[in-house]
Amino acid sequence: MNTHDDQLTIQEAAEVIGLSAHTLRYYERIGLIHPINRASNTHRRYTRDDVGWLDFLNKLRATGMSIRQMQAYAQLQREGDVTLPERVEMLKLHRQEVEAHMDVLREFLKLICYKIELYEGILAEAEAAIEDSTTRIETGAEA
Amino acid sequence: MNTHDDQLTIQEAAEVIGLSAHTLRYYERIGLIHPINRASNTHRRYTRDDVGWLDFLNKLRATGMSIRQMQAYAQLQREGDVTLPERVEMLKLHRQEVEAHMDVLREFLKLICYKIELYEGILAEAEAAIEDSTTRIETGAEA
DNA sequence: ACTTGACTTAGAGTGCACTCTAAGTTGTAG
DNA sequence: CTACAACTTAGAGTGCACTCTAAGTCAAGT
Repeated sequence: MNTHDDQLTIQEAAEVIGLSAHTLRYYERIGLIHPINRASNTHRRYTRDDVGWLDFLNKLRATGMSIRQMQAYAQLQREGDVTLPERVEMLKLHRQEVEAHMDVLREFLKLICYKIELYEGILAEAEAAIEDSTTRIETGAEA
Repeated sequence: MNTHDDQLTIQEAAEVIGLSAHTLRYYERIGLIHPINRASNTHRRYTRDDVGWLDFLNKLRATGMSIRQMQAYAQLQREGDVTLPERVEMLKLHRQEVEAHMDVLREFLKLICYKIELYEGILAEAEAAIEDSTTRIETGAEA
């Protein structure tokens, strides 16, 4: 389709990254990524680096970082290497939050599993009771 | 405050469960819980069972179940024991989703950890370089 | 020449899950 | 008697993160 010199159209980038083209434009509008370079026809062309950055943003989002936080992170990134310590701090904080979230999920999941087992126990018992009565009927052992 | 015969006010229930009083009323309005019994002054009084159910709902929410799904679950619950198999099915499906979500979190967390280590490595190196040059200055070993 | 389809924009609309407001009632403490 | 705090309601408002719309441009294919 293209003379693919390693640049992707918005549709292609969207597919690779797993975000919609709409969302890609939205992320650009709100400053999560620098203005994407354009082909001669004004269409966006995403470089390997652009895709890498968007992919990382997507992972931050998927682990629950808010758009606001990501904007702050993107801003720091734009300010260059001097902000590396701050960015590391942000990532560490985020890591902590994700880990805390996972701890909660684990705990609640255990309760849900407990409920499932409880209910399955009740169902199995009921099943057994029916089996039993059916057998009695089949063998004419009623009453 | 109350002649606590084991019934909680909305405020107390909210605190115990970890949801706001607003949210408790909201959950009642949208049918996530039956209409709560009232004291003579029309104020809600939450029983131990009410609190248990709301607590369970909260855990479902916290693990990512949508309000819609919880409404479906609450409806089944109201229909009684015949719906137990369906409810178990729902819980099992939800368990699967939570586990899948946790897998994604684990994977993305690994990448974030990798970034942190990478950046910390860079920072440590830079630090070392400064140390080094400072030492050279201190010892008059410049140039 | 015309159609098709992928893109462009600014800005409006959507869905979710709350969260709050305003006006009113009730029960207790001073 | 009065003040206050805690509750009540219906319904409006909020914040988040998209998601879509409408109108337009452009390049390629028939």
